[in-house]
Amino acid sequence: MDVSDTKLVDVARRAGCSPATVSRVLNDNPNVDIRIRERVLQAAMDLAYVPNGSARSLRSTKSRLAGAVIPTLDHAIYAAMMNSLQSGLSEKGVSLIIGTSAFDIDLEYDQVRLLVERGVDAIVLVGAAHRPETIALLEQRNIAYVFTYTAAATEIGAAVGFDNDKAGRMAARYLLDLGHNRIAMLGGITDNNDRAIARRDGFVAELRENGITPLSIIESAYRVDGGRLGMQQLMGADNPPTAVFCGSDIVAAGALKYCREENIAVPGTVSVLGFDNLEIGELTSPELTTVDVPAKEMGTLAAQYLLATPAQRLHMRVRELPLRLVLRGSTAAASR
Amino acid sequence: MDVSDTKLVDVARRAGCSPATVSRVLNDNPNVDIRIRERVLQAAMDLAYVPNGSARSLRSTKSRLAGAVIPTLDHAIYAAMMNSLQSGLSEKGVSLIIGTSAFDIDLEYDQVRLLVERGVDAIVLVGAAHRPETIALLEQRNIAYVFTYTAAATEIGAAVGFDNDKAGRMAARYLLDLGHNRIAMLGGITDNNDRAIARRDGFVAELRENGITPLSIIESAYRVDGGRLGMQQLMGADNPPTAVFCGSDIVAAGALKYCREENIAVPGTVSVLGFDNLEIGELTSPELTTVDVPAKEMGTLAAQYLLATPAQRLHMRVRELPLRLVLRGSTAAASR
DNA sequence: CTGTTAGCGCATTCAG
DNA sequence: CTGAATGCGCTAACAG
Repeated sequence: MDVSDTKLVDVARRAGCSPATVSRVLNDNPNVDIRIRERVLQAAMDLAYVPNGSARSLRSTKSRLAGAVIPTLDHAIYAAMMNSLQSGLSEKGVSLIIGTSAFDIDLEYDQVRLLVERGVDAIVLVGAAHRPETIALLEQRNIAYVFTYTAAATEIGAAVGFDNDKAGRMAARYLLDLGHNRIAMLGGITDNNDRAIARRDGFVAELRENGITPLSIIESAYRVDGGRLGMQQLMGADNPPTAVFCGSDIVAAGALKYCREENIAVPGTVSVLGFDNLEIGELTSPELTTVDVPAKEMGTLAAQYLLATPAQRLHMRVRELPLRLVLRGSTAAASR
Repeated sequence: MDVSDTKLVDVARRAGCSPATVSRVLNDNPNVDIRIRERVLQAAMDLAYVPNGSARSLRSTKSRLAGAVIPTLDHAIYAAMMNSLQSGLSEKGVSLIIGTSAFDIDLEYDQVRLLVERGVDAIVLVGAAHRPETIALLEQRNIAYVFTYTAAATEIGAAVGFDNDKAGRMAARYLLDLGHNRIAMLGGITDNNDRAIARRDGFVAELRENGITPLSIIESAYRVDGGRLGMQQLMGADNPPTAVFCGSDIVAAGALKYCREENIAVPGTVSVLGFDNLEIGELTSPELTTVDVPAKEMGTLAAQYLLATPAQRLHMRVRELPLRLVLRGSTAAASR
């Protein structure tokens, strides 16, 4: 390595004490004479000492490293969650390793394994559907883990999020209350996505329980064009809907775009309801009525959970966050 | 730790060979008999062996860990870059630790130090302006680093990005070519942001060299409301501009929103030019003319650089990516 | 091609 | 309150 590589012994030498004492100071052990402590800190400063994290975590059993595996960073909702998770962890000196799975639980397993290899103390996962091997690995190794974006946890793990079934029902209820009965859904890809599945199922169940059969359930990628094309399909049908629940604001924005292009009045002819409450919801015209997803809060709470002691964690196992409808201009009562 | 904690020796025992041989197999050393190799792999499989990364990086000199410090993950442009960076690294088994600096080079230094402590082999930074201590730390420790979002590198470091001065000039040139002469800028916060500064300066310089003095240069946060308020200020002035260059598509979207609210015709009364080429540019009406920032590509190329050998890196020091104007409906020739 | 030996840098016993 | 000794799990020499 480098010549200018200072190590703990060097600090000890300069401070005139033993390595053990330096270690104590660096780990905030209170049983050190205040005067020696000062000397050590000064010496570390002078030498620009940077501890070796690998050696630390090899010797102790904690790495001060946490991991997160999310579908992608290229979606505002996950990026926002990671942003607050990272901030929360960083305040306590914990670093975050982020891996992406592209909505594939096999890739997720690989990423989790990699994180375990890196020695992370704790892991954040998205959703409640994972390979059994993934969970087994974590439990075997005693690595704390939290699911986010869901309120369903395992026996041992924790969850910070919301009930996706309820979310779907909430959307349905809102559209029903507006008097709609020709309702469709333009959801996300449900393959390997337990959250999207639960929302769709909750949405459909609520409709059915109220005597309404959804006209059509289309799946589309979480992109503007997915929404555009999906809406085209929906509105081109013999019996077009008067209300559409979209699986994401991105998709809803695409749907709105299609309507604008085709001069279909929103919400006059068709109401469009989004999901996520992204910033773009305020940019469309009309502005988007949507369901707020507490992405930032999930990240913050996940950080709190991971930073908590095992004892404290017992009281933080499942944290169900409230869902909130954000009323804006893209939805209205059914005509007549 | 855990009872089910398999280590390298255990694999060796089961495979009937020495630890050294197992190590060789695990590190793809070709000098191992193929039959033994198979046995080792099988044994590792059977025992569900997961190597201890800390021990590995303590003993060797590589951690297979890379770091990135960006201003925030809560902005699509950085999230997109991190997404492709992470994918690129992950393909080669390198994990990415992400830290955020909130556009503060002191916090950036802290994050970099933390990354150094974690033993990262390489680091990605944003922009070319950093604390000297930051660069010194990296060079002293022989940690490879790349600047992104800029084409300016240090003597030792590398850069993947574009010339921000040119970007500003390109925007100015475009508006000048459209015949505008009452031009304003609604830029991002330049404090501690060398990219924003360079773009502004390039923009202003190009105007000046063509005999035009910008009417006004306003700074606003990278949020929709910043753009809205900034545009209000601009259009409420005695001598409002006929063309506005916004520092980000988010800001431009806010500007457009203000114009819609106030029934100011875009591009009829005022042309609005964005920067970033975010997906939202296609959602506004009119759609946004903007400058494309190759975020994804910067991440991919940064990954390639970090994964390269020191020898290869010498040929990859500065990579200036071309800038591209995306012509859409929010700009038009000056009337008359 | 394979095994033996040694020690990476640190935190933790255990004495004092 | 402090120091000396020990090894965390692994890989890099070096021999064979």
